[in-house]
Amino acid sequence: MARTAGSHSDITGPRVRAAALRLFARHGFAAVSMRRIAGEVGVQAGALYNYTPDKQTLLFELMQTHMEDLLADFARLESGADALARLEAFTRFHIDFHSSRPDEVFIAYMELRNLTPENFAVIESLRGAYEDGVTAILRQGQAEGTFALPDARIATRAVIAMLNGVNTWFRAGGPLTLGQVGDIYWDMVRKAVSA
Amino acid sequence: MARTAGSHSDITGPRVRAAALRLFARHGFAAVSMRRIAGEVGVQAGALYNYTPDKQTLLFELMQTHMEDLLADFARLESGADALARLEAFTRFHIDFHSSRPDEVFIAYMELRNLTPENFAVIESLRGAYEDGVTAILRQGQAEGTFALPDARIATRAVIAMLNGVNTWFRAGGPLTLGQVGDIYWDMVRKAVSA
DNA sequence: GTCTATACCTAGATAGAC
DNA sequence: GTCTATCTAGGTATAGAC
Repeated sequence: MARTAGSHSDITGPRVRAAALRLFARHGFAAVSMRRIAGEVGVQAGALYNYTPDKQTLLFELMQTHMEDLLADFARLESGADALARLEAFTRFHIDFHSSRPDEVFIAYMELRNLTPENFAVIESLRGAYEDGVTAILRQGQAEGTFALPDARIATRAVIAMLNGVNTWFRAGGPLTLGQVGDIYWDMVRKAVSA
Repeated sequence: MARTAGSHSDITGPRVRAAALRLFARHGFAAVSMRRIAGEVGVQAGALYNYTPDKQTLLFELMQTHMEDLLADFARLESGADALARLEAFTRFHIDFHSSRPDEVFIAYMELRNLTPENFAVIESLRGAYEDGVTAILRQGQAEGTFALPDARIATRAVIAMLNGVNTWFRAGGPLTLGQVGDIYWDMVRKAVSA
């Protein structure tokens, strides 16, 4: 427990981010103090400033990392298939990815208004890129004649909003596996966009 | 402008709630101070305590009023029709109601974690009652054979989550009327639950 | 790298004058 | 009913010792 014995930069840094993530998700950015984050990590508040220039940057980097991870994994999905297969892959991917990172997802959606305008613009652009990827699948399906949608952009948002809802109720270890949840939502998504 | 001239309880009270509503929605409950609300109203901070015992109660009553209004209007929807007609009426009602009260909706979904446990339980129970009403429609459709749903409760949440998404992008005066938005979402909802 | 100490500010809420 | 003044607590961030 010799916390003052030496250097821990490679250990403390991740622990600071993990504690901030957890606390921001539970109580909200504005309601969590630097002192409380420090207490969670086991250091004094001043020590946090070895790892972040300020609280705002701590929030921003958590959100930025999350969105970049999301985009990177999304980009790995098969892009050569037909739109129906791609949409199913997306549906299951989105559910899996988001349910594996509930705290990150919660923050990314709830704390946008606590970002500075510059930081907000960065996150919004990442979110827009993700939406663009989904819209591309829907437009492909329109071109192939399998999807019937009055507005692909609105359908994109509707599908994403529906899938995001999973995180408000799903808990691992509950009556349903994630695969079963994927089946249920894919059934609804498929029918919702079908011609 | 004689703010100190006399009594304004019937004017100031609603103005306090309106200012709190607006500021909580824009910046979040924890980020808004009583001084700022008072500044918006044009009084000093101490004067707010003529209208609310504390900041928590101010938040809670905004959310409670919103949820009770929602339930009251929902209860007025036609209940004698078939499930398809009832679900369409619900879809259009939900979109109309929520888009007419963006600040209330935002607060009701974002500030749950800032409620005391007792207040949270009240709001959650109101939200549960609303979900129950939608689930009843879906179960009726299952019984009538028009809807095919693996799980009516999950479908309820999926439909509500999808419809709630409207508030993140719809703006009155934009390219679409609310009626057109209702058409687009009803198309997706209807297909998503259909047999 | 972390500590203690602290500068400086703002928070929610209350008291008593008017 | 509102004001001014104030209490007590806690906020972010920094300085300098170790």
